[in-house]
Amino acid sequence: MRDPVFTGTAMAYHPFHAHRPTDFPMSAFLAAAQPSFFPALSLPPGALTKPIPDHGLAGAAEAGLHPALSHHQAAHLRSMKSLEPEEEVDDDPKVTLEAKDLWDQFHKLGTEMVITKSGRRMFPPFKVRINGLDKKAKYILLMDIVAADDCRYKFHNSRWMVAGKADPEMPKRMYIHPDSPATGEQWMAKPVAFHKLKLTNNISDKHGFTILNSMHKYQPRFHIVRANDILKLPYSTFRTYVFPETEFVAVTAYQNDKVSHHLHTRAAAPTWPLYFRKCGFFTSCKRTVKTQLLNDKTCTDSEPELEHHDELCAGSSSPGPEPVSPYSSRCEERVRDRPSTDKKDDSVFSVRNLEKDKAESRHRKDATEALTKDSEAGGISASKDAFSPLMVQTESPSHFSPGHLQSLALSGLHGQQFFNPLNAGSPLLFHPGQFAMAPGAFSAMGMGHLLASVSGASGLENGSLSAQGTGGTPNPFPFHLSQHMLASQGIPMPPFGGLFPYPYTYMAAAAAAASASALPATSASSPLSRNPFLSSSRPRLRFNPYQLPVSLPQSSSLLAGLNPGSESSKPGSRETSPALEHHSSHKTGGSSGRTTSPKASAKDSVNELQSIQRLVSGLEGQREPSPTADSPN
Amino acid sequence: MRDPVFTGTAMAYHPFHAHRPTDFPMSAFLAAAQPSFFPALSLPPGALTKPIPDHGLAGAAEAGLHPALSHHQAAHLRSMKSLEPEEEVDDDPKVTLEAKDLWDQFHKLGTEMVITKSGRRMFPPFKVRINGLDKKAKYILLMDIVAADDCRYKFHNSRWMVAGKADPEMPKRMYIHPDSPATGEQWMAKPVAFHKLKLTNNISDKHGFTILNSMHKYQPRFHIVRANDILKLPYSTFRTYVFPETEFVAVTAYQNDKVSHHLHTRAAAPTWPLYFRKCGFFTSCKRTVKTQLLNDKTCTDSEPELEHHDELCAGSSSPGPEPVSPYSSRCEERVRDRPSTDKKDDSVFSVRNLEKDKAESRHRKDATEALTKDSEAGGISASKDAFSPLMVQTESPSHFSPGHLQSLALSGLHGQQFFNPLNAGSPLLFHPGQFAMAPGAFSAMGMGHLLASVSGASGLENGSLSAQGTGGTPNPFPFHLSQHMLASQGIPMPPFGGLFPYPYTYMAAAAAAASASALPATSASSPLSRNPFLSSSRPRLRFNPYQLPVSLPQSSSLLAGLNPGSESSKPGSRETSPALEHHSSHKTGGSSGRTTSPKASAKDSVNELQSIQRLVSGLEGQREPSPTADSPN
DNA sequence: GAATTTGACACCTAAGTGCAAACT
DNA sequence: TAAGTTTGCACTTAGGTGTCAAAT
Repeated sequence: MRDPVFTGTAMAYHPFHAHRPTDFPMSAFLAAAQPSFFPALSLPPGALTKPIPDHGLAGAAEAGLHPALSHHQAAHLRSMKSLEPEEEVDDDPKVTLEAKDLWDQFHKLGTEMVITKSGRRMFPPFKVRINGLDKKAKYILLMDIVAADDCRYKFHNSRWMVAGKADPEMPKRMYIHPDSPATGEQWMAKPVAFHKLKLTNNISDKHGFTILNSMHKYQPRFHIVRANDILKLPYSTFRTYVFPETEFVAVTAYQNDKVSHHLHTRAAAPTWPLYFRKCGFFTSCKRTVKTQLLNDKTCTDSEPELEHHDELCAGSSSPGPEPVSPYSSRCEERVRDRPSTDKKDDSVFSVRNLEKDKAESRHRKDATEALTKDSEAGGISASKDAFSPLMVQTESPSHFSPGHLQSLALSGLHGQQFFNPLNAGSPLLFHPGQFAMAPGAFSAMGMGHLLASVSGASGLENGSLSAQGTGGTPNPFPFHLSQHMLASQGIPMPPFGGLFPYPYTYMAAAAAAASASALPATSASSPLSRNPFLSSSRPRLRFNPYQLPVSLPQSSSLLAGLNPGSESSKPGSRETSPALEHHSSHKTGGSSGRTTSPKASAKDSVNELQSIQRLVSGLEGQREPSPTADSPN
Repeated sequence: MRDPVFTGTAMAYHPFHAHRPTDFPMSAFLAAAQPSFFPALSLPPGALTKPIPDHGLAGAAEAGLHPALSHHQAAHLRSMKSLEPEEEVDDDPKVTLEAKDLWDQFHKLGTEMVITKSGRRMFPPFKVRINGLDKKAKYILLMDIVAADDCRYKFHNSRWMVAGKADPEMPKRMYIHPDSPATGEQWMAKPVAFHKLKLTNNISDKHGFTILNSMHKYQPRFHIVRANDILKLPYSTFRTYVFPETEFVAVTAYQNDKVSHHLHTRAAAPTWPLYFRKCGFFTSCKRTVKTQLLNDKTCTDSEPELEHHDELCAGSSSPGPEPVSPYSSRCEERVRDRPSTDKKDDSVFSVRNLEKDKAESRHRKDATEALTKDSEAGGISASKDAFSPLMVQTESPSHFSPGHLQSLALSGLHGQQFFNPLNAGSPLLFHPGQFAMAPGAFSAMGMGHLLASVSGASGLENGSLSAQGTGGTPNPFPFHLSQHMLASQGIPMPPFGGLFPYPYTYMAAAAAAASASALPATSASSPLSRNPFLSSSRPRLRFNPYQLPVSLPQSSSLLAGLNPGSESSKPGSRETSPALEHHSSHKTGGSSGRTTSPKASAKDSVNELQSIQRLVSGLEGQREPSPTADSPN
């Protein structure tokens, strides 16, 4: 990482090798993958513990099968190592939170995230935009949600306050973005959304959703792993990004009327998250919203008039975002007294207008139906970046203050002793690997089929099949598809869903018997040593049999980004980064909404809400014909 | 197969071993799976050709990793072989086509299946009910659609007629049911639907849809493979069932007004396929439909009244289905003159009524909106079976005449020399394996990522990870989830989709260069020898790198059937076979619709249509709260 | 009684569908 | 022209969403 200033807090760790992902021994690869190779074979734990050179994993397509690989062969394969991107990659990822302004607004009120038995998506949706990746290298993007503290909360007297110690946490799943692995170019092409991740309070959930405790505070986390195969996940460097403003309290029903009623109300716009979901680039939210209003009320739905509208609506910007306290006490956040009628914006979105199409028009129309007075969308986080193209692209140090670093921390458990250079942060912000458990624990109980998919080693197993992935150059071996499959989850699938999948049923039915293997994340005494990611006490490659469920997007556009030369790169694609970057602006600093109005000093929650409403409106109006990196379905 | 009389034509073949799937050498397994195990390793083709004892593939969860397996170890693992179901399984699958009556009706008119660029589902949906499977053994269910002949057709003067020789066929994909593998019990619990399979005329389709030629005739096929791992697919016995009445002509727009207008019309019920999709048990279609009508028009939506409705609507049966000619000339089919007002049915559905729930009620209500006069659903194929429980379950010889056998035939290409005992049928009815191609063909072109998923060997690769699957006993190793993932496709996923996936992009862009590897199925000269399934000219286990895309159902109910003890077996599940079987009736014979009205002698197409309408109506009304085996999404 | 949770509801979008007009 | 295909349209279901009342 050339630039220590990330758009969030980043930290990397290297399980079994130093800081050179490219140097991990082949033995690790084999050990992790082998179990799947010989599913029914009981092999000596130490059989593959001795390091084996990394052969680049290429050429398998033309190869036969070798139970054991000779060094000679290894050397031969090394020549094909060019397919392995890690070797020469020197990326410097920059991650920015999409709709940061919206998140900030919510955060000030005390973000509430509804969790339901059937599973609920997040709102605001967690989306990030990435820059600085190696275009050709392949990356796996992940996200998880961990406890933000060890407190239970209650909403009393219109504010959130601590109400005791936190209840035990259910094991958290690591959600691998369905498009993983994909090239840096593909990831950077458009915002990466994680709307498929669902939250639930059903401890018996079999879909693989993230189980949260109601009235508890959580912190979403985003991870970047440069790896062309899920198989390598546990042995790769994790770059973790935490955006404090995305912290939230899980609730089964909205507690703060300010959020539930005012923010979401407006006739009946219960589905704006859907619009939002489509919002790949918030940089154009405002414009789009205004366009909608104008189009629907004073203009036609034609595209040509959009630019003009931008001018008209330029004033409706969100209040300048002030730094947000990363920790609770959100009930005391300041509010603004600016009426939502302010209209100050810029017409910098004009460029993107050219990208709009009929689909957009239709969406806009629909979205407009739910918009009325709240039309003037507030500035959205992305909009800031939209005006500092260079900064956002690769040179900007960051749009986030160093203070964000405080939010990042790996658990102090076994994990930290291996990879937690910053284990000083919130003790409850565990690293994904911490949730993995020894496969035997499940398999011995016959509950394997109930496990959520993709535990650390499990991912490897699946990935092993497709193990190829060639980072940049067109991959001559069709393996990455498998990886993609493996990497995807989120789609309602009984037991699987992501990494470190704890069988919910297991938790409920067999917890007593195997509690030691499935302790809550907050438990410092949990046997994380069994975690194949973190532990070395057992055959370190002891595979984790849990599978990765695959949820594939229905729209081809989803995969477009994954397949070189596919739709994502088509000329007609409206989500190409070039056009977007063009709109970037806004340097670092904690303030969002590059609005020209300095009325950032909020005064009361009423205006606070109005600001949020503007943001939301913007999101609603703004839609991405080409869905973001997350699957549209 | 104890009983040669199947509900369709069944034939089995055994690629590399005799007729005992359980005896296939481990070497085959390893060879096929290995590539995925060592994706990047270029190994000598013959490295693993020497047979290795089948170790039962169990115990991997507790095993370490062994590049090479000693015989000693193998012996040790053999003790865990109990997990392998194939050993003692002696099933006798009986397959009945769901909604056979409807299919018959369509067939008489000349079934047309719309294909669109964006992909279209089949209607009627291809669903089958299975009996006679080993409850505990695991099976993989597949379906494909192959050319029915080598002719091109045209709809002229209200009838279909040959219009020349067929155009070259695009490679056909093998669609693996998303729930595969699952236990026989799970498969038999409810009808198995394949509505996820989509048809398209877009030769560049990247979703993995089945590409058909417009104005050409096709024949869907259903396959049962007893295997607990996709890995074993190519080395397992395929039981293929062909229902001649499901033959259809692919069209981009309905040609026969009788079908398009009359059949689907009715105010606006363009989405009845959706209803139909939910119809797991057609045995209750009529009842449900009527119930809906009554409930919505004269009654409440409460469940208790259903039985009564059955009585009231008992008369509305479909005309007794007469044997349908399995081959074209459908323009001359007879029709009926019975008005759709007939109402004769039975109240045998009462039992199932008890299974309905609120969800059903809601569905019913919705469905009713589209129903009016066509409420009296005609008898549906399943309804026949529904009344002959014993027959259908395991003892009924079959509901299909031996004549169906004529439709079954494997291609006369390489495949037949290995597995085609009945290679006398339609030469164009290829076996799935025939469409597989050498992996190298694709990998060498760097098009791997564009390949549709799950080629024969490919499936193995993926499956290798999860390779366990224990058939009957609760699987102590959580592998089958992975298998499930791998087995599923259908969800819009760019390049993948099923077995023998030919990269559409590849076809379009590289066909010239590698045409030899991707010849149309109808080409007898195509290099099918490269097919890992059929050829022995190359290292027979030369893996096929193509991956299996995974489409996971959004509703947990989908997977319910896959996970022992999960939702499918819940008391609340409305789709349990016991209750359903109870409604069975109607013995064999080609006639469908166990209607008491003997007006089966159709006279004109008008009445023919009416009959179909009744059937469709029944389908619409009938819905399965618990979706059929196919994923609901 | 208060704090939460649950389920029914109405609303909306996304996607599937047949149709008719436009297009090749 | 005619045959066949493509496209846009209206319509429907399925599923996501917040609200509200009832249950816990």
